[in-house]
Amino acid sequence: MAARKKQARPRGDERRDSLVRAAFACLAADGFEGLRTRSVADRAGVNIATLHYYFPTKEALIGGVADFLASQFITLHAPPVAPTGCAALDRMHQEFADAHFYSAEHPDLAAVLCELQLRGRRDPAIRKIIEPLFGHWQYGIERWLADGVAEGVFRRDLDPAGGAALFVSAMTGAGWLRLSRPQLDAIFAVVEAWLLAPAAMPATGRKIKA
Amino acid sequence: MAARKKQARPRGDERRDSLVRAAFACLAADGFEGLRTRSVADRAGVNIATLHYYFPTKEALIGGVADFLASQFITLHAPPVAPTGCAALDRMHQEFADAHFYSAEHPDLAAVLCELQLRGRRDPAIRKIIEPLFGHWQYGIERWLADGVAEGVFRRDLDPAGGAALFVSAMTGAGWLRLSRPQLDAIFAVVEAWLLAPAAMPATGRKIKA
DNA sequence: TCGATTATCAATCAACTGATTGATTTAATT
DNA sequence: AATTAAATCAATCAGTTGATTGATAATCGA
Repeated sequence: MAARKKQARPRGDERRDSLVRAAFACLAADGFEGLRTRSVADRAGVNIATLHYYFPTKEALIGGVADFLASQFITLHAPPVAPTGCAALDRMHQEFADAHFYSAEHPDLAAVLCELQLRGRRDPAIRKIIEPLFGHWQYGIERWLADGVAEGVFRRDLDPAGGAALFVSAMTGAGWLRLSRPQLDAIFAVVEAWLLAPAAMPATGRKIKA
Repeated sequence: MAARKKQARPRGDERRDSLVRAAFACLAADGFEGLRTRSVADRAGVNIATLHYYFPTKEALIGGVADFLASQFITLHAPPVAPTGCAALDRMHQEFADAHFYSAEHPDLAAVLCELQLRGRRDPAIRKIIEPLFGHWQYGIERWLADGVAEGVFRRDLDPAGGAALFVSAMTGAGWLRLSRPQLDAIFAVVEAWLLAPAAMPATGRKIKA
């Protein structure tokens, strides 16, 4: 209730946003194959002409959805896991928690990501938005793995780059295959056993500082 | 040249098949979003009405493509790898070779699989064809991993079910992300290091019988 | 209060799309 | 050669789809 005055008609930015969210919902529900500008306008409670007032073409609207998706993936994460004192382990558990979080709380996000990823194969504008998302994610994983190796928590012979490629591929595939929670957990258990240094099985909160 | 006589007009089955292949090609090129019965008919060099003579609906045609895809995945594999005497290792290398094979020689197959997988989320008929493909694949991986553990080639603490889920997810994600060959190789190196028993690094052809 | 800008909608367009119809051609059978 | 069945096509239909137009209503600055 701070600055914005209540208005009968939404301001331009709000309407624009509501159209993007409506398109997002339509995309999650029916995919690109079933995405119709009319459905989006209806869902937003607006005439088609109004949609085209904010987005000159369907393509522009889709671009807006891609931007929205990217912002959501940056914003939305599982609640931070309780720190154990070991950064690499914390990061690992945070990654697991995030995966569960998206799968359980925001399945739409994963669905739309799949749609946009597929679309990105033929649409450079979409690719330009979606690809960096993965690049950034994978690079973060790579640094995390390298840190874990440096800290002595992860196995010495682990290749951070290859490990990151494997991890990102596996998480992408899991989202794609829409694995159940038990299946996800089984994967995480294997990943954990794979990452951890065989000698130093960390039982409880072993403090390790870099 | 054994039985079939040359004919000016293709027999029913042949035309049907050529329509499915045309639809497959269209799907690989433009995805479901751009799949048009007219394009398929054109590509097959046939009138739309003829298409509908063989496939009453677009949906039926898509079903035909799904069946075709499944048959292709059963039929097409990389040339068998040279046996090392260890079945589990051979199987592993065959899996790696297959992944490279599909990526390099049959990218269309992977593309159409992605399209159909996505479609399967909303189309039960497609799901019924595509899902067993993954189920069968994953179960085969699971048995392979279990065998490798039993043979003492793979690490004792490996969970075959979780490992199979991870492997299938990773391969699916890799196909989805269309990783380059070096990236695939990096993943395979990590998987190999992850699978192999730490103690018994199998140098050459150690014969192990179950 | 008034003019200008912004926002919205009903109506409509032209092109597209899956599917059908009825006639015609080709192949197999008698 | 005559008959029948299978296969193909030109033309067309009814409904959809992205986008536009011109009129109208709401909002804001002066």
